Amino acid sequence: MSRDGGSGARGVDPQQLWLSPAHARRGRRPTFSREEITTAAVALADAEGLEAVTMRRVAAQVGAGVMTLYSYAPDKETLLELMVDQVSGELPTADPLSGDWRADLKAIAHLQRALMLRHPWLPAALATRRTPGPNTLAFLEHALAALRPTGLDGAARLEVFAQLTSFVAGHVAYEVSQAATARSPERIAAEARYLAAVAADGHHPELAEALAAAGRPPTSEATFTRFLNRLINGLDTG
Amino acid sequence: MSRDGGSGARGVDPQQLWLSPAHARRGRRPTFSREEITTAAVALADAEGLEAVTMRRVAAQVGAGVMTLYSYAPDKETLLELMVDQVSGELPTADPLSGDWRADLKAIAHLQRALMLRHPWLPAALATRRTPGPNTLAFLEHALAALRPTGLDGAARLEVFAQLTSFVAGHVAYEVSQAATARSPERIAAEARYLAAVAADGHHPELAEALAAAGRPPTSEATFTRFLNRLINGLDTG
DNA sequence: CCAGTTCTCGTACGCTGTACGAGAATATGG
DNA sequence: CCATATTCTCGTACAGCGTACGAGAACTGG
Repeated sequence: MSRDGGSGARGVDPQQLWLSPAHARRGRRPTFSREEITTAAVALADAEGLEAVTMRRVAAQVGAGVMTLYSYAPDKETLLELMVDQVSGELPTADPLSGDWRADLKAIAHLQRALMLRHPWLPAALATRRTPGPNTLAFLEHALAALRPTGLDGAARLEVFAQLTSFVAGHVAYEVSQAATARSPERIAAEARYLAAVAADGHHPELAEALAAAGRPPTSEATFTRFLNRLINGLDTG
Repeated sequence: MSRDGGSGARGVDPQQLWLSPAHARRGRRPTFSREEITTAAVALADAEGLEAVTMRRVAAQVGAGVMTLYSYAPDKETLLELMVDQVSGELPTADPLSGDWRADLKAIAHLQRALMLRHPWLPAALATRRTPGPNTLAFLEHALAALRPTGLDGAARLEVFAQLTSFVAGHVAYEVSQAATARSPERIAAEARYLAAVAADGHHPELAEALAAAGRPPTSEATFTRFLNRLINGLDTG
């Protein structure tokens, strides 16, 4: 039996991911590291999107054989978990709290948005539920502390934070997809033609008006702030 | 040259998807229909999740050869578009509007949530940007009309609706993943053990409190309503 | 030096989406 | 009624995916 509670010495138990970072003292020394592999995967996702993150390409990036990756993460799903937690480490967790929980919460949301814009694959990666890693938990801790003055109990604060994160992810995903669509002019032209045709059929007056009004200013920081303020101002401690 | 503006007679131009539903007058009569195929794909996704929707399984479901599907949708991405629009057809678009736009908007959000709970793959399918089909547009038209009393211009109303949809999708995705996790008790136990260990290290007092408070009441309709009310009450016409 | 342990990674398998092209079915012009 | 053009059907094939398996390389403690 090996040190980690799993059934064999091969690789890492996914259930114990965050509790077994060190390497064994006996046997061959590891050539790579979990962080090195994760960094390569993140670089790939940043540059070419999540779908470019394949085991083969990540392995090539770090100069390892494909199957070697499985010594550091038990499967690709787990590699994604590692990626999410690694970039979450970019979030500051020691920002002083002002005591004005609305202001603090807005600052937190802006940090999240900035992170997601830096790593546009993040909203998609967050969409499927994952066990939070240490960096994610550190930021969660910070957010829960910021929410303390609301007087909400722990579970409710957790809920509010989850909702806020989901809101930010949704917004950024929209922003990013808008920007991505804008990059292929033929597609967007075809879609505009189609929507114009629908609007012209007379059965969609509201849509027609919405399209006419659109000078298409891309969803920006200002829009985000506006929505965020609405959401947070709507929260109350009741 | 064929009737649709594409380069060959094979299949359907993805750019013209929603504008070319009828079948050709000449040549062999189609054995299947776009709707039949879409229905099979939706049934598969409802029963076994989005990842069960493979071209081979959909084809088997309708009794067609795999490649036959490509006569009805140019690629799998488009099939997903068709699925999204088909289930969007379940949304009522003729509900009378009360004139109280907040109440109407809440009703709309509840309809969306109910749809997404019926088709739990929908939030994930909506995550990547798609051209809205006729059913989606009909519901959009309804929502824009509901927002008219706000006095916001067309573009702003579009924005609000997109935000609301994203919010609902995020919430339902969370609800569904909670329920799914609860179905594999070993996983959830391991995660609880891990989180308890983190909470016990003394560096995460807020997390510890949040976990202690959690009698784990699953995210329910009541929670959704609470968040929705906060969001919508926070909106104003300024 | 040997035995035990751990890490590395070539090969292989089953799965995916889909390009290609042969053949079946139908509509039209003679 | 036949010839031809057109359209639809789908078997075969291919590249790429995640990853199970097991042989061999590298290291430690005795």
